[in-house]
Amino acid sequence: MTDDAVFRALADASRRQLLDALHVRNGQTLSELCQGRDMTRQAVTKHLAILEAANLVSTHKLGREKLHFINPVPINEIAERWIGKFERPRLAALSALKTSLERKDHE
Amino acid sequence: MTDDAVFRALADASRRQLLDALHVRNGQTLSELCQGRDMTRQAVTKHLAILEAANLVSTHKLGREKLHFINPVPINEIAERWIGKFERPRLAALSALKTSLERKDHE
DNA sequence: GTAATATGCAACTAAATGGTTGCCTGTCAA
DNA sequence: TTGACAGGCAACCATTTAGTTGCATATTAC
Repeated sequence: MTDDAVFRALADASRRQLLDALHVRNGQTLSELCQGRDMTRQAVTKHLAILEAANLVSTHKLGREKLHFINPVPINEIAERWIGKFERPRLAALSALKTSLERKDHE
Repeated sequence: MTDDAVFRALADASRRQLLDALHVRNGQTLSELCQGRDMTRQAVTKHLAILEAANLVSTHKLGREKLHFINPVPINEIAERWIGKFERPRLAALSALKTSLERKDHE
């Protein structure tokens, strides 16, 4: 069950913040991801390793730097499954409406 | 941040299984929810308390029994926020298509 | 009333988790 | 080539977490 890794990875606020940071700007280095965070580089490294193990982040080494990229697929898969599971009929329509409105909003 | 409680609650496989069980049949008693589970009643009680604190489950006492009901709203809200955040453009259309197909399937 | 059933509460334990410090390696620039 | 910069590895620590056992309470059935 690889779901478990994703759920556990998302359970920590620091890790969700790291995903947020990558969402704002993808491909950041470790040092960049450390900036403004109230913990050591090693702690951030560990969080990123957990995100990577859950397939939520992938990395690419470039010289002495390590770039981090977000992978939205697992989040989406889980969301799909859980929305679908627990409230398919009532919320699906609402959801569709919302995204539709949001998309118009961004055009 | 009440998000945190939901994420943390969903991080545990046993708790997700309890939600599954309630999804299969809502309004189960504590004893019913214990059946087939490889842990003591007290452990299940604790898990249910965490789910309740995260507003994922609500309870209603009836005589000496305690009935448990699933609340899908927080799951949906989080899913909304995270899908939207990380992959709004690419996956939204796919998602809408899927739910649309599924709904037809269930009619 | 008494026994069985359904749940609650509290103390305790083992393991996982989030974090630290210290040191080592590899790469780039002057 | 020598220092500074980016990152890796490992040991250690404190807290949280998931689970247990033991006992108490409340409701129902006989």
